[in-house]
Amino acid sequence: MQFPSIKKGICQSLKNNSCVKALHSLHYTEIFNKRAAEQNCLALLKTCNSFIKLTQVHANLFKLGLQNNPLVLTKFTSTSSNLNAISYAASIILSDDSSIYLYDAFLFNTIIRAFAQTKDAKHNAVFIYCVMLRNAILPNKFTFPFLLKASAGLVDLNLGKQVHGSAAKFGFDKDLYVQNTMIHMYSSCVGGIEFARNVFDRMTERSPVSWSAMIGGYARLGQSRDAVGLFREMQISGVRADEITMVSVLSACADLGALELGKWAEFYIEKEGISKTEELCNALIDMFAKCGDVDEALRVFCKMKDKTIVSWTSVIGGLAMHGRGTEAVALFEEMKNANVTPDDVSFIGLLSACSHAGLVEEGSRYFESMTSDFGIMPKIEHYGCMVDMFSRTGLVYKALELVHKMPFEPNAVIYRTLINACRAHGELELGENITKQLIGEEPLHGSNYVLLSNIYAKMSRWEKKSDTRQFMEKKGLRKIPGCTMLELNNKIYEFVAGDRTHKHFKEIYKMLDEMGRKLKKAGYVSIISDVLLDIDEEDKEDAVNRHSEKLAIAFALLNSPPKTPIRIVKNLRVCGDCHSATKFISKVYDREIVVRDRNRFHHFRDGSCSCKDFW
DNA sequence: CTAGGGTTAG
Repeated sequence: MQFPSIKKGICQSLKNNSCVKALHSLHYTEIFNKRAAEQNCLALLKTCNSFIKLTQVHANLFKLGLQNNPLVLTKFTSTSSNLNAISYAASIILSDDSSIYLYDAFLFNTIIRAFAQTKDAKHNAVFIYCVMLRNAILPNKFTFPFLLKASAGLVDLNLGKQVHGSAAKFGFDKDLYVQNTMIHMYSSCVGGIEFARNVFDRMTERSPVSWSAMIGGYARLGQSRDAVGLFREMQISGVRADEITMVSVLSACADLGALELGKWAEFYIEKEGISKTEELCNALIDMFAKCGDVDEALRVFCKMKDKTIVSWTSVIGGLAMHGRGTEAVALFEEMKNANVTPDDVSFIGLLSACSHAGLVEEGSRYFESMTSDFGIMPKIEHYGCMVDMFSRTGLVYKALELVHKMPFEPNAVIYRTLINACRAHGELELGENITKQLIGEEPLHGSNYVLLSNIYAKMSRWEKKSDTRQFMEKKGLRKIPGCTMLELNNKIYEFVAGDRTHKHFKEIYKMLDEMGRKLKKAGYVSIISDVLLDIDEEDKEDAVNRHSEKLAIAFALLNSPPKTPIRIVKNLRVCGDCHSATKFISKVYDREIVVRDRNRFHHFRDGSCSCKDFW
């Protein structure tokens, strides 16, 4: 018999990873033993790591009459992450109705999973599921997690509901895995968070994964307080959080800018011995940076053994937010030396660092090097950084030229960047025109009219300013209210501009008056041109005095020990007057004040700000 | 063959 020796030859070929050669041997084997051929085929497919090899193998499988073999097809799909290979396998199933009886749920699950994992072909997972049902192949409990994962990626609530219904019809909606994935799916769909919560609330048994899915859902949506609240409930329920839960919790802390909470989370991680995975460390870095303590972020970063591109990017982006551009650039160079290849996201951090620190030359060089050295095509975000970089230094026309040159239509962010530059550098007419364009793009966005109105104020065009205001009123458009958050003694306080209903209203306003007197003595003068209201000067002054950050700072001065730093988070950009006032407060009251605004951090100390008035 | 997570312009 020749068979054993040929089999040996196949094994050898497989070891050498030469699957096509092995296939030739297989061909001979088949003459002796059909069953052996089938088994060898499976082994063979395991070694196929490219689409070309897969198709070669498959072409030969046709010769052996094994092209419809479900085991072979399953292997074919699960071996490859290549979309072509998956589609190819799917098309074989679809092209031959007569052999559909050969296929089982296992094969369909594999194909559904494969499509669910792709970036752009998730809808095919749903399609294959439909084919499965049409051919009366019953789904099993493994089918739904795969299918739900695809639905989550498609962000389509109606589709999600249908899949949910289908799972219920087959009796799998009480399965823990299915329910957990369902929470994830609903919370990923637009408007689906309530449905996710509904699934979560109805569960009779919840695993840590269920809690993580729900907390992660809130965190992803920016419902950070809900995320933190649910985490507290999780602890009360006695369910032990793991590293994945903590990633979502940290991400919620980062979003809130709640440093105390974030520090506590880190303490909890240490106390519970939760394993500090790469993702968890990255989340810690991001949390510390976004909560205003970028040195802590650096500490976590330096202690990391395996720093990935995300770790580097997070810490570079963190330094950028704090205006520490030179350090960010140095770290970027260090990253390249460590043989970590920069990606498009890391360039966003780097360019934004250059922009915030006024490093125009370095920034321009890096922008060039992005394409020339790394073959990364700049996205609109990268152009956005460059536009901002030129705008800040007063090169408004250079910024404008870049906008005209870039291969994208300018979006609202780009317009706003230009408008701010125009305002800061006295290009008021240009600013007026661009603002009108922006309003054309976003006519329902109240803040855009505020921008326009502020430009008219600067131009002293009072009648136009008043027209704009009246237009806003007529259309019922509103400015987003300024809102500032302050964390004190494990409590989160919120302050809204001009709020007179606040619980601590009296003491705050008393303090504001006192602050006003002390600041004036120190030489502070209100800057009131940024105020929208068309009222007399004294009232205008009053209005800026009641900006939410001032309320928060007053409250913090009253309720925290002397000389301790004050950290606040604002939902909008800090206005010129508040920026100036905070500088004085830091000196007069001898406090370090860290302000996170919409765009970046300001560290006020001894009468000056880390942004060097460059924001 | 099954579930949850990290970085992204102003």
